[in-house]
Amino acid sequence: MGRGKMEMKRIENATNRQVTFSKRRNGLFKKARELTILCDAKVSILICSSTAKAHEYISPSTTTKQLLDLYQKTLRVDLWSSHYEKMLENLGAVEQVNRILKKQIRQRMGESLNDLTLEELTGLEQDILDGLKIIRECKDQVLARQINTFKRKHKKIIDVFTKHFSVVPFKLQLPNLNFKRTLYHINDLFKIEVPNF
Amino acid sequence: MGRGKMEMKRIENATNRQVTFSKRRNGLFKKARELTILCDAKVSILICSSTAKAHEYISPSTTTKQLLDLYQKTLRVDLWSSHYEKMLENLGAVEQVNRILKKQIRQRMGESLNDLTLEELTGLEQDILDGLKIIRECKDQVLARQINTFKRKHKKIIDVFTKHFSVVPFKLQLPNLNFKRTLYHINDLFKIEVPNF
DNA sequence: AACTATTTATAAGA
DNA sequence: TTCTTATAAATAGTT
Repeated sequence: MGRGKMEMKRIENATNRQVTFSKRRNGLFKKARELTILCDAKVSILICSSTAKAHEYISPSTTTKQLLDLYQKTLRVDLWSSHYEKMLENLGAVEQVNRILKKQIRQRMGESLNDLTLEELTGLEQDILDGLKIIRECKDQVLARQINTFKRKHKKIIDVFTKHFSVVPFKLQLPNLNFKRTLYHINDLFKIEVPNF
Repeated sequence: MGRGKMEMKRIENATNRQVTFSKRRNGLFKKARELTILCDAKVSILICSSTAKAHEYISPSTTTKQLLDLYQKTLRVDLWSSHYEKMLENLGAVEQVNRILKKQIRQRMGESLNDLTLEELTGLEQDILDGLKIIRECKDQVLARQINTFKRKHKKIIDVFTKHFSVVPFKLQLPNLNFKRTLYHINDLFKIEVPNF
């Protein structure tokens, strides 16, 4: 290609190597461009120079990704596999947990009990009773807190109710309804004077 | 490059195009090989011909994947992103379901109840009671089946027990222990003759 | 970055 | 497809 036959081995002089790299890289890209036009082909070239710099040629109207996808499809190579593998593994694990959790819930809701032994059923029952106990305690606490809040907030009303009806009006208030509206109806129905709060 | 100046446009004759493609592909690969050796570079070439066939050159001691990784790193491109996206989406959805399921179970076990309202607690209690009812029915059925099986299988033993102790020996059998062994011990302890079944 | 002597690539023909 | 060959193109070494 030039003055004297080219010896096909690494160019040791770094400057020469760099110059030759530039020239030949351009030549390669030019050839690629020509191949693209003349033969209606898609070409992707990735070059990593000895100084670890990346250079790329890619045919117009294509992306490296498109070519890679085609490449994989045709050559039945899976470049992504190692990337996938970890994710797939992860996904599999999460899905497994998911199945187990779903089964647990189904069993606690009284489904999928057919394959359980008597011992397992007894254990399940006990687990549920344990949970139920805690939930009931929690519920009682919440209820007690609500009642106390109510008592503090509506001391006057309670006093009136106690006086007029000899009844403490918890039931009227607790289901979150409009207490004043309730009072209004009572006032209207029974013609009993209830003070305006 | 040949007889007459090369016109730089698509070769319309399919045969000529194919021939030229072959020659030039080999030429390109040769140039790549030379660049690899002379300049100590890594080269990857992917070609997709007009007939959608894939061809590849890759420098020795490298894989396409390695070069792609370097390429991405250097050019800050993420070829995998679109592949990831779907999986990540999927994973995200499954993990979301997972969290919900875990929360449900935790709540049924009496944990994470702090952010529930009184109504939600009541609902949860009712759900649990519904499930519990079904589980208990199931358990009773299993128990009944086991008892019936036992009665059928050990009619003779039951008769003996009933006669000697005026007791039906369900308790002895139900916890899945070795019934004959139990009989042996009773025989030994009480010096009561139990027929050998 | 240009130049140019040579080598190399390759289009067309066989 | 392969070989041949005339010619275009690429490029190593030089300036």
